[in-house]
Amino acid sequence: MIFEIDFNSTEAFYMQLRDQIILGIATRAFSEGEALPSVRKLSEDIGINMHTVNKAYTVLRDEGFVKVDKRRGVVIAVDADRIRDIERFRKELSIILARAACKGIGREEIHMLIDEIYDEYKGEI
Amino acid sequence: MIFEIDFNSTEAFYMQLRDQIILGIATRAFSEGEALPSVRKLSEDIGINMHTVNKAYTVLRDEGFVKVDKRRGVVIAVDADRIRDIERFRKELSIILARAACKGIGREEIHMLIDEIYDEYKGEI
DNA sequence: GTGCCTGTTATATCGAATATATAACAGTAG
DNA sequence: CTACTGTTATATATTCGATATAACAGGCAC
Repeated sequence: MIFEIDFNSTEAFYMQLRDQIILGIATRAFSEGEALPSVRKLSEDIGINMHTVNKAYTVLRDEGFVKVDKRRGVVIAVDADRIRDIERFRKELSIILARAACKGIGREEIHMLIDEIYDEYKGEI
Repeated sequence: MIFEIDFNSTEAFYMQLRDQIILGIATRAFSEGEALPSVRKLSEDIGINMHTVNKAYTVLRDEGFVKVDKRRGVVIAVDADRIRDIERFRKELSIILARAACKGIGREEIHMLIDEIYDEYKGEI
């Protein structure tokens, strides 16, 4: 998987990286147990500092997407906490749905977009 | 409508305020053409600086939710730019849907959440 | 006009967040 | 021992967020 940092974005580098890795897990570019590149290797590849990569990894660990294996480094390990996950999802959804509703994006349209996007991610079938 | 700032949140004050106002428009607590409190009044009411409120208003204007009426101040005025709005919505949705998919939140569950939330917002019927 | 309300602009200051850099450390593997 | 993990400690520079004081232009009521 190739990571790309937009150096002109207002979004923090470590946040961009975090989102891309989560996207990678969702699209199965990464699978459970797979090791991510080391902080030093990845930082050289994408041209940012080692500590910035480390911060992305730390956030991913705190959010339950990876864990640190002392032998292999950072590996994909999704830890689902149903109640907390849904609560967080609901909160994020509320805000962007409010934006959509204000802008006149209809419910049906949203459902279609969900299917369109979700089909690219893992899930039942 | 009552605004509440969480002073312990990592989220910037002006972002919290922005989101609450958008939520207010979506739930019809505010309607098209209605004036928002003045920057000075609102800053006193919620206990933050005038410039912080002004920044929230400026962002809302840039994002097409309000406009400035030289006589009445800041008024609700949603400016929909279909193509741009959907593009932005899709991008935001992609990220949080990826998170949800990783955490094992199913498609059906998401559709249900959408309906649940969207019903509180404006839309057809 | 005067006075009072709008948003806006200009400075300045302070702390926190972001990103970088160099260096060192503990643990694991070959 | 050597080479690789992540981690920690400092230090520095820049940007962002929030505050503060002050002033300005425009609209409106009197």
